[in-house]
Amino acid sequence: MASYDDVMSLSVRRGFLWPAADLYGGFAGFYDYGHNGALLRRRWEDLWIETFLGLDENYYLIDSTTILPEAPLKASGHVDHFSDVLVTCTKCGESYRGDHLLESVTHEEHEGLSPEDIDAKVRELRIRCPRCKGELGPSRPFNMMFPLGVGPTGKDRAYLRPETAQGVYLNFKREFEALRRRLPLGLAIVGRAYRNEISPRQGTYRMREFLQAELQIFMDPETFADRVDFASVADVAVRVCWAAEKSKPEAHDLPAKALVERGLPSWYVYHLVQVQRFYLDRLQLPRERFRFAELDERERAFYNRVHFDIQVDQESLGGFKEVGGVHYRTDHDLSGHASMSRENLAVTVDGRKIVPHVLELSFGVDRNVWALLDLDFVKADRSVLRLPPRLAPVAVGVFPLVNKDGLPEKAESVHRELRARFAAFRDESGSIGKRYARMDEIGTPFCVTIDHPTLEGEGVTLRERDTQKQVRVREADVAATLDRLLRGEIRFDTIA
RNA sequence: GCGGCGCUAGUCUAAUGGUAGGACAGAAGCUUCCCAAGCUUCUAACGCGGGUUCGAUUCCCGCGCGCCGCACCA
Repeated sequence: MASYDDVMSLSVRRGFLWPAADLYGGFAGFYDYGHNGALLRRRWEDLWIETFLGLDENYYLIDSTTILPEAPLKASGHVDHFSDVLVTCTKCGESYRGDHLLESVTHEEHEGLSPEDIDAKVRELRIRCPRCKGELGPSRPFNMMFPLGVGPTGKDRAYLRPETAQGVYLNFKREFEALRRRLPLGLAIVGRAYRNEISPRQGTYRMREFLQAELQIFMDPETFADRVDFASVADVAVRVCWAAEKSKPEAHDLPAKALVERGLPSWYVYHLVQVQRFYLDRLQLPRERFRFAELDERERAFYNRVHFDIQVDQESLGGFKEVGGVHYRTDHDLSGHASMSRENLAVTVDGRKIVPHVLELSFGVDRNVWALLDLDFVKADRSVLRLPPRLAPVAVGVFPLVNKDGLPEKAESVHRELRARFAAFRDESGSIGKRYARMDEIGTPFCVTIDHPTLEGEGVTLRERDTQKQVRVREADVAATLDRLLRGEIRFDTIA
């Protein structure tokens, strides 16, 4: 666990991440990744792809444009629902959402009104500023999406995509054909999305440009349960927190089958278990730092029938924070695009014609990277980033014990060989302890040290980050041993 | 977006209306047979712009950025 300042200081000092354009004072809501951060993020993405595309043989990675024309975003509801009309008080400057302002007076729903409608209503109902009773100014639209004018006239309205999911829905029909009309079909995108957040804050937690990793599973809700092996996970304890207790740092361990008994689809719970395994087994988070948080009807989007956030408890962000979500979106997305585009997106499976339903596994990549920097950072007598070995930017450090007697030359040749297979880093400056410390802080799991016995053919020293223990390994075996350690096939304490 | 507080080397900080000192980190050298050791030398900062002033890092204003609260987060 690490404080916010610890995470930022480490990130900046060691090349993980920092504010974009900070040469010019920074750019709120935008972050750049340095050499270690770029590697850490890529390794997280690789692990995510391997894990979630591995859930079924018919799951694939695709890619789509980050700029979308207006029509699909109208169909998805983003143009109408992702925007608000803001009304600002001319006296105290406070801003209000127009629809909320009207609702507080009329106690009716007022979604989708234009600024002109809102202004007319404000005049008609003689609404004044709720805070200072001042006069309200003219309303103006505010959309969370970044608008773009495409082409020389800019008349073709377009937006930076607010989520990667729409790119998948737009390509569903093509992929369904190319992949020979089989369900379930999983299509994933790892890519950038953009939201004009009013108040970006807390490091990479709320950004205006961010990375999403999303898997959209298109399936037949009638038969999907038969496709997943729920029996194999029925007794797995799942960490959940109900909507009513979400503000508290609580979580219950409930067997998967108990969640099904409470009314959740078995295929939905099956995927909760897979997501939890990703965090607990592969990312090695402490169990108590992880939970699924239920969203009640008021909190979740109207088309999400079931919605649990994936949350990780982080000291730097002050508690459990969302890093992803598991959403059952029904056929909302494909039906919306079908009616707007007038394309038939229904498919025939098992002799029935259906519009596929979507189970979405959605992850914020930057939030996940931040969570790792927070949870894996240990600051005691030394600073160690206890990343899972697979995620470490540098897999192995290679050092001469001292800079004389031919040891540097030997280290250079060992490094050259290891570098062909691993992310290997060579260091000759400072004392041996200082070099170990530098590696510890960026999470390098193993170090190889060349000493005098090495020159006599008596092997090298292999040192582990977390225990600081070291063993002697024959020079010819180093690469193979490292490979097995990094794959998790053997544990360090078994090779003594 | 509103309000409050803040902004000094890469990081953490000290001091000051007369242009800044330290620690750690970094570089070079010496030393060093396993965990940030030691010695020498060096690099490196007042967020940006304007105002007041003989002189501003310091006081004032604007902007940027950050943190906290509010609002926002289909």
